[in-house]
Amino acid sequence: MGKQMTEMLKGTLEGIVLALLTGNPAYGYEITTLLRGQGFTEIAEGTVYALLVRIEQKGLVDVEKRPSEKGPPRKVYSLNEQGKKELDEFWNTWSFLSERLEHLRKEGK
Amino acid sequence: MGKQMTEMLKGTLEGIVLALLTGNPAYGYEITTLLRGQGFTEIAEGTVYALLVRIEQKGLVDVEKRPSEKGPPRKVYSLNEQGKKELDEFWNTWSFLSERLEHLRKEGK
DNA sequence: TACTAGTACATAGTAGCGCTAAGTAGTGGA
DNA sequence: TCCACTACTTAGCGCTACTATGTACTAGTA
Repeated sequence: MGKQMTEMLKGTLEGIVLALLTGNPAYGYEITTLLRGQGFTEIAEGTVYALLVRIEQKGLVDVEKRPSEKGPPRKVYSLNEQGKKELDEFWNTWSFLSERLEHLRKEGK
Repeated sequence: MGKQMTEMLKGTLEGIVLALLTGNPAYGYEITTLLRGQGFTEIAEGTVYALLVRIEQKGLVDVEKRPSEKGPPRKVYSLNEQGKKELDEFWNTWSFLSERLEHLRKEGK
């Protein structure tokens, strides 16, 4: 992964995952696949699992264990109320930053 | 500073400063003031100086010392060729991330 | 003179996050 | 038996923003 991208993902990857989970419960391996499909081709698997541990500990998601046809049981994550609030705040923070940057880009300065 | 914003600034703050410097040499204290004027009201002074040290060591800026009417001499930073290249890459990385996120936001997922 | 506020830069230590690397565990096919 | 794929876990590292504190110079003021 490019170094710039790695740094830029800090803080945004969590929001991206929360957004992916909106109305769409998913498990770790699946989320990694989704991300790669969205163009984040070099996302490290370990990164996703560590992030999931974090958002679970922060109480942003509910977790349910389900058997898999092939492989170990899946841990299915779904966004709860607190997670939705966090996602709202994320979009606010993102919007602010995004607007500032678009402004800077247009200024050419 | 909100924790979300702190994390999200990682990787973007450097780009913001490089963008501010485009065609517009400036010194640390001035950059801090500029950032605060742009809405980044809680940017820590130390953060900016540390960042400037970093981009100087990476060779992205040229530095010139100029006396100040009030206070210690200023270190004026101006973007050089390598800095412009880095800024271009920054905008590419930013564009990719920004598009992915806007897409996610519209999907409502 | 002594004190304060503003200007201007520097830096040691801390927290948080994504990455690397390595591991465990289960299924099915060559 | 070996490999590939699925699925999750975790210790250690590098990078960046923050906290806190310090230095240094000027000007105003009590």
